[in-house]
Amino acid sequence: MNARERSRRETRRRLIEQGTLLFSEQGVAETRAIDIARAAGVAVGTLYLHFKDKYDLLRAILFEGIEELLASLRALTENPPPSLPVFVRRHCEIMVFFVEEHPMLCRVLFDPESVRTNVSTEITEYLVEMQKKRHRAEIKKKELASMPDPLVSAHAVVGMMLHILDWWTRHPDQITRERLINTLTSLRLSGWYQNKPCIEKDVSS
Amino acid sequence: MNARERSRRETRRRLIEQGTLLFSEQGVAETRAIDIARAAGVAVGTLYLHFKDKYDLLRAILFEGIEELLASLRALTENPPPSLPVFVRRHCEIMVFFVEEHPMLCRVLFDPESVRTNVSTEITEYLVEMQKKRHRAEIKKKELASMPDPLVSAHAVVGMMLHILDWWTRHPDQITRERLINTLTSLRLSGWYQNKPCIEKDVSS
Amino acid sequence: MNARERSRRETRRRLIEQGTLLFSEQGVAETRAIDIARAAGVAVGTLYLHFKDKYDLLRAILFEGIEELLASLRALTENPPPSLPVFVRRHCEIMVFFVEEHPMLCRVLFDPESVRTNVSTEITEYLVEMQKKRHRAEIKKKELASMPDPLVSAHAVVGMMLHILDWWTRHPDQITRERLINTLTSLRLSGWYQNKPCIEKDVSS
Amino acid sequence: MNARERSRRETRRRLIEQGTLLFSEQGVAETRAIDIARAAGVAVGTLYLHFKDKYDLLRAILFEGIEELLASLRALTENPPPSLPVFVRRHCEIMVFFVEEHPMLCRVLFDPESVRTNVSTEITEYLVEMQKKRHRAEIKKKELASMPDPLVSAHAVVGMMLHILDWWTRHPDQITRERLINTLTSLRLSGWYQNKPCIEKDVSS
DNA sequence: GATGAATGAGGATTCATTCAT
DNA sequence: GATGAATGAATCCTCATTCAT
Repeated sequence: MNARERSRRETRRRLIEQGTLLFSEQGVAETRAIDIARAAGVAVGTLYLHFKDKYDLLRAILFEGIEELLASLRALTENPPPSLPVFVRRHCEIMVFFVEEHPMLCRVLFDPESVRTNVSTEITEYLVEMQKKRHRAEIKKKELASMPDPLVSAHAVVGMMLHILDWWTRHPDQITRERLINTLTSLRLSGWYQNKPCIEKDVSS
Repeated sequence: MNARERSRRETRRRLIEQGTLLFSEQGVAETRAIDIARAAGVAVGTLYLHFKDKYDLLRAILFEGIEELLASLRALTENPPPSLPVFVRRHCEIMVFFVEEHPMLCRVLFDPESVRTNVSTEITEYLVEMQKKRHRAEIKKKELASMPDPLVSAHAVVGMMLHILDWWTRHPDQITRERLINTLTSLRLSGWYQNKPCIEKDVSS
Repeated sequence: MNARERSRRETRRRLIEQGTLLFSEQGVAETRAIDIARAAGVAVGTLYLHFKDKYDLLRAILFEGIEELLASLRALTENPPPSLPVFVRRHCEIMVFFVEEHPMLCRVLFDPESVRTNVSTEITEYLVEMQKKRHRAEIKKKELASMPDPLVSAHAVVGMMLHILDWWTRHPDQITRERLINTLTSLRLSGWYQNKPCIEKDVSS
Repeated sequence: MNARERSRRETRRRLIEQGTLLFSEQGVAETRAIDIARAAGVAVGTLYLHFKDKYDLLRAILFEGIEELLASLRALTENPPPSLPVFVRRHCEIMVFFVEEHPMLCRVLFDPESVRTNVSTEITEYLVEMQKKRHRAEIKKKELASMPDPLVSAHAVVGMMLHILDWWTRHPDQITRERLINTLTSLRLSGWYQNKPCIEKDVSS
């Protein structure tokens, strides 16, 4: 019984693992269900035993993979650092570290097919929602200027972060992790045109 | 001869027009070549007399459609307003106005298939390139802090702008055009956390 | 041991019961082996311990279910009523009563899959055979005109009866049981065009 | 233009022709779309250019094939012979002749798949409807006893006729065409148990 | 005896593109 | 130049049946 259940979970794990690999390597649309099954060492039918269809597997890969990131972000939100700059820098760090550790997952998340099937949109919306709540709290605490719109600025952060991270997974050599974190933190804290020393530099020391 | 040439151009125009309409309504991947031809009032074969294939039509739609935007942006760059805040605001305005006037084109630009086939990536890269040059010039003129990386910050602007604009074409009722421009200008000038009055507010007066 | 045997029979009974239910509700071809097993509260493998395959279950359902009908018909043949009209009416009654009491079984019997796999054909042939023997006996006894062909007229009775009964299980509200029996008896005794009072009416009194 | 249209029709004709052949030979469910196309000398895609799917082809085969039969039956109804027995005999003749001339079509009509997809049911219903109207007219003219139910007796005729004809296409050697027509006419006119000379015998002379 | 995870053959259908007319 | 019928490769998913536990 227990052995059977263990074997079942192991099969599922291998499908997720190989699905992530193939999806990230060749793109979701270009990956055949049968190839994933073969790579996982099972028959096609088995894939459909564990997942409704190819897109159900895609969802599982993304939602289960992203869970760790969301947990870190939630932890940050629940135990926020004393100062705002430190918070923003931590937020950037978490995302950059995650991307660095899960490059394949990110390739899948940014895959056009994830977008087309609204899987990544759901995740984006969730991040936007987290950010929006945070912004609202910050406005209350007068940490954040009463921006024209918390919703828009939340979308702006998420859009900027995701776009940059997507680009970085594709061109990891263009910038080091540290400089990337510094740049992102700086942009979020003071925008593109502040002529003063970047706040986060002091912070990281 | 001349009449024939005119008729030919007219056919091409209708293919572009109906292609934009259908691509934006049902998505690029979901639109059949035969449907575009039918909507344009010609036979499928005719589509292939004007365009190498379906993606050639997609490219034509996007590059010809985006030309106007690029022209406006180039004009702005070549005759920059005296002050930086005004420049940034104009830049945001141009993009928001363009999106407002060409919602269908934007839907096509952000379509997963445009992304997948790298058509929109080319356009994005072009925008990034423009932005990067601008940033470098600004750094020289000391208007811009020597950011950790002009390339990254260029990607960040473009990513933020495109993401927001994509979202706005889908949810035009969530925010007015004016508030959107204000928000974007403010974010670019002073980031998400400046506790002082938004710079562009003085400017717009 | 005895308990085990009892449990085994009980499992078999439930498979037949749920098979009949599901086959009649959704059609034989559309019913999955695993659904029948689940409905019967056992695993798929268990179904295959009791029946060679899905069609073996179908056969069991039909032959065991129809046994009662055949027994009644045999009893009628072995102890025939004195007069022919009474015999025909009894014959119709038996079939109509049976259909009324086993509507699900009839739905399964008339299912295209039962026809395709010749299961219902076997039953039809058996009924035809019974009828043919009866006709031959009747011809000998001069009760039946030396029809052009006893085989054909046997097929004709069976075809007519089955078709009508199939229709009736689907449209039970179109006619009452009594009227149906009268109509069938009348048709068999005097055909479609006899202008005299229906024979069986006197009989049923 | 005209040549193209002619070629298109010819292709369609060949698909219908070969579809009828293969459906009747191996059964509808067992016949692959690609086999029909190949037999018709075209690619699979072409089949789907002419018919929505395999069952659309099946419908076309049956409805177009049966049209001739329906036309004959309508002609009979519109110009009914003077006497009822002659009418019934003509009716039987038409159906028997049709079956004899189109055995493949009949095999397809009685195919379980035609039944399952309700194609043959629609045709049966149409025949029942014709018969019901006729019965009602006959009742008015006092030719037909006020049967318990014209609907049931209509279903009974159609069920009997179709069953017999189905059987005959499978066992054409069991009875000659003439005897079959005689038997059917006799059954319809006087039922299974009339001890007098068959009416239709006089008529056919 | 019972279980249920795994198997894998099998076929319908789509649609971008071509090319004879 | 325009037409549109024909092409056919390509892939998803189902489900009856098995057999190791």
